[in-house]
Amino acid sequence: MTKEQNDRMEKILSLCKRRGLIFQGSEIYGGLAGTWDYGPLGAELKHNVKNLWWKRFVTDRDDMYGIHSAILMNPRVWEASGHVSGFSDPLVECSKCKRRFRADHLENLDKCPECDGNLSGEKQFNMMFKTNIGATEDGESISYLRPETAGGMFVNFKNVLDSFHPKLPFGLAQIGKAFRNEISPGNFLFRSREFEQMEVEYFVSPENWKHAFEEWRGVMIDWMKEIGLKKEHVFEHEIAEKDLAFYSKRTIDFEFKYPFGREELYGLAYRTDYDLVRHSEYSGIDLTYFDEDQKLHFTPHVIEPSLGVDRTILAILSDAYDEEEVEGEMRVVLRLKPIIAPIQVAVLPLMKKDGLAEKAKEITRELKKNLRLMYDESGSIGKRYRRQDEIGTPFAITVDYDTLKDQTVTIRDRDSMKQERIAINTISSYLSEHFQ
RNA sequence: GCGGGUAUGGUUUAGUGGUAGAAUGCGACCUUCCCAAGGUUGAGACCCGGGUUCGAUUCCCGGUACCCGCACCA
Repeated sequence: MTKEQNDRMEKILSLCKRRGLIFQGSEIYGGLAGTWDYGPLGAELKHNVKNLWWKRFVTDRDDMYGIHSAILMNPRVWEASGHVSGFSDPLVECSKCKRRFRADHLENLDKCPECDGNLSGEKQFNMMFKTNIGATEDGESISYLRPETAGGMFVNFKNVLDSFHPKLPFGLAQIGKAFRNEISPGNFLFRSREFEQMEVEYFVSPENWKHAFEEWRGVMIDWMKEIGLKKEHVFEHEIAEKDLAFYSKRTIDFEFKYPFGREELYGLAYRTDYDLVRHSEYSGIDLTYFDEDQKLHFTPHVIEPSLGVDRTILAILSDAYDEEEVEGEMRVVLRLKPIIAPIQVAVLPLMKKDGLAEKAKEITRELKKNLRLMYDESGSIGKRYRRQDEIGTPFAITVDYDTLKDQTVTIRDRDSMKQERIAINTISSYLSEHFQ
């Protein structure tokens, strides 16, 4: 990472802390690596992102079913999914140069491939967090914090089939926390031990997987555009056949140019019928679908668009963060799309006297019913504009002396800093028009 | 996990074996008719635990967190 990239990351981090978006987890106790807490504005931003996703991926469609499954699941779920055996890596360490290697990637387990030093015995690293169900710590009670949300959807496939009788193709979706015991978390929100996912498992007839794959690919591209990610920072990385996970026939990684480099943001995978077949085997329950037209039972195949919430937030912040020089001063602006901005509009009295504050509060009360709004009267008007710029508020309404005379206000655009004068009773329609 | 580095108000930092300044931000008051103006004033910090010492924010050891490299990321 270059110094410049590192600086940019640190600036975003310090802005997040300064303005109450995101804090280090457990900070007053010295922190806990790989955990982050969202402050008031960050929580708002995150909610907006999740709500928008839910709308676009679930409620706007007529083939999607949203669920919310438990984080703790029967450990057999993870045996079936392959996580208990496959989610751990056997590692060996060189006693001389201290490098680590995956044991299953080496041909000779006696000598270090780098320096010819001796290698330690294999150690298993399972990335799943273990926990105990019940008060006693015997082997029977072990469970895991889910390492991904997908399992909850496969496990409920039959429930949704039986209660809603959907026709193929249809999908299940959920947003929820997942946990991975990462060896080295880092790069702010990019790799953390506790994170949130937005996932879809879309079930199709085997012959239709290509069509569904392309459709979801388009949905994901539209999504990235809608939340304001720069097109030139998004890359589609087609995973080569030899690198595909054993269950997948095709996978695209959507990569993003973060300040620290180009890394994965989202994934889109064709998982064949692997999951349903495995869960059927392990549970002994029939997880096939009956096609009325063909009078035929078969196991649907799955297209899985998988999106990380926290990586989304990181991508949004890194594309939104901007600095520009205005009259010799540095202006920091978070160019968030209005649809996800924590605060949509600020209401500011030009002065804190002559009844301007009272008038501004009156407008605040009215608008706050339908908008994410912040009222601010402290310091100079210029300072308040800059404060709103830093938290990405797209519009600022200023109540001045003309307001008292003719019931108009000025409305300032965050990005252009231009102002228009409009009537108070047209504020709502003005905003909704400009939120698109 | 390994190696190296860093840790001082909210943020960015100066500095010291006798417990600390600054800038900026924040609060209050005054002033101000639109982009971090000015004045007065106030609150606010040495990451945690041991050790050495009369005395440790400073030196030593351990821990934690973050940063940089390596490795890892089904």
